[in-house]
Amino acid sequence: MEGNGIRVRFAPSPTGELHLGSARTALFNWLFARSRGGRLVLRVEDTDRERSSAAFEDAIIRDLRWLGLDWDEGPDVGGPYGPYRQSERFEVYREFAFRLLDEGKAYRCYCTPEELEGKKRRALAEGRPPLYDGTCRELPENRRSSLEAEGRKPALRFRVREGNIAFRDLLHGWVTFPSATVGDFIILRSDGRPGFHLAVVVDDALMGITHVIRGEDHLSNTPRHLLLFEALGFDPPSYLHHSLLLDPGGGKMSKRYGAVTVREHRDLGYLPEAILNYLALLSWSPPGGKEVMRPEEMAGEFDVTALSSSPAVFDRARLRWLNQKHLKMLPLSRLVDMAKDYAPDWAGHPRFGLMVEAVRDSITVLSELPALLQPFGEPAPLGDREQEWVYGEIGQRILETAVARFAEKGWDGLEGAKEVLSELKRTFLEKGLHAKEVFMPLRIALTGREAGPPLSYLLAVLGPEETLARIRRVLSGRC
RNA sequence: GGCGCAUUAGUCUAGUUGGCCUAGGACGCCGCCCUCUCAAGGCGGAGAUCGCGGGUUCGAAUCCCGCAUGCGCUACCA
Repeated sequence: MEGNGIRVRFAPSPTGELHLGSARTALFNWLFARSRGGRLVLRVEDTDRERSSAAFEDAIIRDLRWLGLDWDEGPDVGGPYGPYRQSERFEVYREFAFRLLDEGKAYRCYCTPEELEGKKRRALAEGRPPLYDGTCRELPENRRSSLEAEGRKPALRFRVREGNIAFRDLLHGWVTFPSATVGDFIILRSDGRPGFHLAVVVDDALMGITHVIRGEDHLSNTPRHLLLFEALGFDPPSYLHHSLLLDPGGGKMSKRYGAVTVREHRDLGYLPEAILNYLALLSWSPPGGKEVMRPEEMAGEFDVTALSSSPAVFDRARLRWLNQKHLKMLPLSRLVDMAKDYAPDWAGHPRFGLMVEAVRDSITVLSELPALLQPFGEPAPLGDREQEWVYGEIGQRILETAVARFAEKGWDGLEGAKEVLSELKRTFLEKGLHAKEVFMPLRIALTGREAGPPLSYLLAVLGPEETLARIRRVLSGRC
């Protein structure tokens, strides 16, 4: 990522763990920077002291890194435009806020939050827009000093000018907002902390951001930001507002439909590349039509202006499908390595690698591993159907023959197991039996279940001794 | 209430200069094949009056207008 002048940013608020929706915004910025040779800035928007925490900041950075995203500047890596934490930039915001005040572009507002709340409620009740009513817009000096004498601390409010605000969104085209619908907004709180809009604009300007790529929930905030750029005398960046990520219910993503954060998905055993792939595919269809892609591949073909502008509904089934695809692309050694974390009880097994290989095509999310490996453990008690397979005339014959053959031949490893099995199969196929009739009793004797990994793997993992023990236990009738 | 954005099958999406769209692909669903089981894989199927109503046009998913619905903003949250 070297400079061709393009600079984008991802600006999370550390008020919780990284949400999939935020991760999607981060991804679009990353893909844009990557595909266009620009630089990506990570900026932490922690002006809200009550809700922000350093722990969440760490968690967000950890999750972004886990996803495989990286950035050129940020609180953790530094850079020429720091600090990259808004809480460390209050002086900067204050300076600009007072400059606007001095220039008459902002004014002191003495209304208390309670008063404002009341005004808003009244306006709504009377069917008027709940905008700031301008009480303090042209406050006479004497009125001001008396409010000041009451001990009221003023906030600084931006004086929104008349006229329309129009801009060209990279996705939506021209968008126009009548400024009468905007309303004077706070740029500096009465306690000295900056308002969101001021902080964002000052930072985007000072950090040299050329393209702001963010969620559509900010589309209506953009006129405020443009007004601020104008008043401050900075050139505004280009804007692109991508669609929002919705719940299956059509609302904002919430716990109601399951996991919503990146960390939860990691715990469930989703691969970072699958998550990224899925999030990108939610609004983007690769020109080549190839859907399963690694992050670097996506960066190669990505075009942020080709994103769909309609909202995207989260579909877990499709994420699972992609996860399975990416899991299959993983080298076995890496899969086995990852599997250890999700199946710690099995990880110590000398043939753990073989076990994982046996079930690899069945895995959709890694957290299913313990269940998938279950057949390698203690056989399940036999149900009616299973008993029929095993205690039927054919079943008994097969198990007895198997015991004899297995005890005589033995095997070591997968190839050996395959050999001994195909020999057994041949014997019975020649007698007119179907393969299923010969293998099902065996499978059930070994696992107690009708479904599971291929028999060859079962034998290879269990080894001759344990295999024989299990079959004999069934033959002795005690299950 | 005001303003803004969005609207193709259950879901994601192709379609963007109107005709090759009797609307293409993917997930999911159903069926068949393969197979020692479950998966995986292969093949096939059902599923969309392109939100609704007008208009422009020889012709509209594609252009215009209205409506409806959803979402967002309208905070001393971000």
